[in-house]
Amino acid sequence: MAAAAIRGARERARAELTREIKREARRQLARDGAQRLSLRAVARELGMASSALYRYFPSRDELLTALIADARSELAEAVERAVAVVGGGVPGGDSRVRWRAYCSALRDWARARPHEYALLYGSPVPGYQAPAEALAPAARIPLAVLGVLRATAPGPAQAAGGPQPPALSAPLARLAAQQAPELPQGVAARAVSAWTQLCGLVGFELFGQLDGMLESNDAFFAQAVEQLADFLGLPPQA
Amino acid sequence: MAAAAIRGARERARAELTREIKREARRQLARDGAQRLSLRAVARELGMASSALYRYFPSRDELLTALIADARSELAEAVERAVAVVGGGVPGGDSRVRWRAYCSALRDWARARPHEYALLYGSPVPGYQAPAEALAPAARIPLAVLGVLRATAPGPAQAAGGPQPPALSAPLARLAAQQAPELPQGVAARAVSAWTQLCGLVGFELFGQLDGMLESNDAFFAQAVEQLADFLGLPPQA
DNA sequence: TGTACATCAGTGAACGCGCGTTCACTGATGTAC
DNA sequence: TGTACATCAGTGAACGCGCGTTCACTGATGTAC
Repeated sequence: MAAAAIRGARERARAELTREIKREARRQLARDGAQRLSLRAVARELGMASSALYRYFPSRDELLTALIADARSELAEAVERAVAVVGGGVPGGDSRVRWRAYCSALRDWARARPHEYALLYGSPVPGYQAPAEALAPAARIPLAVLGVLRATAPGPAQAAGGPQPPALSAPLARLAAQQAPELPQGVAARAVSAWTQLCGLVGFELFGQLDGMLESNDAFFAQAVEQLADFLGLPPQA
Repeated sequence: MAAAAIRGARERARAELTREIKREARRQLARDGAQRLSLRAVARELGMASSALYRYFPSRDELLTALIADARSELAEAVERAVAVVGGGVPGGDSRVRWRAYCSALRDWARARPHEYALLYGSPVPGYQAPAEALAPAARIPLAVLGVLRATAPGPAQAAGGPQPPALSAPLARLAAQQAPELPQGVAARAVSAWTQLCGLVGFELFGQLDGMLESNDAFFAQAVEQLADFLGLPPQA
């Protein structure tokens, strides 16, 4: 019992320092970007020898991987929360409002943490190879769009005979069916498409590609959001 | 005369080596990405002392800037050519076909040179600050979309009362008016929007964000291209 | 409760790397008279 | 055409930087009897 408690103490200390390291690493990531993230700088800031970090992370890349995973689930939670709060979970409720909430949440998260957004959705960090991880955590963010569409009748855009919607991969289709079994296949595929384009807008705004082109990024974003809503077949706002 | 010819020889030699340096730098850029581009490696490959490069470029960043400018105008030429060739310059001709040509040209260029595309439209290179350059060269690429729209009657998408199109900045509006005076304001703004989303799609495909999500990136891309054509109000293919 | 041992956290020095940039220099190329 | 000088290209050594990672070590924390 006492032994267990003490062992617990050691483990708790370890867990705490692990968190501290990640916290500091994330601060530096937010400030300087992923390529500048260095174990030595983190150790310096924490007042310990750089070699000590190797007790916690086997390499710089593993630390980076942990940060990516954290950022990813943080963003996933942000968009899921935004959709849930606005829609009130009412199926068939105002799906366009939910879509706006999703888009704003993603954009706000990105603008508050440009370097972390770049890590998730920007060009890959050179020399860093993401581990062949599960699809599921990464897919959580686009899949949250399904929460937007929940119980939405296909609108005019779907009715219009466009080109074939792209087929989802089998694993992603399985995830989608699990999350929203009532939605037809094509809708989920369109969701991926809309989501991709949304990220394109956010990335361009964030990385300064639009600087000097437009009077107002807000108006630009708002218009694109409505356009994508149309594409998704969401009814005009009630 | 002789003196002028000789001085010309020296200058020609200088111009040639400048080109050689850029060529080699670009090879390394294509192979390893911008962050890995190093003056020393370029010099090594060219068989000269690294200090010699400083006769040609005052710093690594200046070299990178030159490469960016080259890549930019190369891409601009690619899309302009694609639009011109397909449309045959016939105003009111099949603008949807021209739009497809634009999209394919951009995508193909990007897939052939992912690192250079990342340099133009990916997350910014850390520590590298693009010089406050003119808007014009960067805007050439989205402005080429105006060549797609040339003399296209506003289609249903424009007619539908969407949200306000974003206002172009004054300098960009001036460029647009110069390039295609007959187009209404809102159309040019939509062109920027469609172009941004197109780049979002290309970037996501390129940087592996879609890996494992879809059965076919080609089908995905094709569908999105048609959707954006609808958004631009292009008539269905004749 | 006390002692002998094993585990673990953290240290500090060191290795080896590659980089951008500077500097004094050598020789060749061009210029002026 | 020939000579004295100026300009320029290119060299090689060096400076100083920061990095990831390894390694032998010390001392504290936990464990088994």
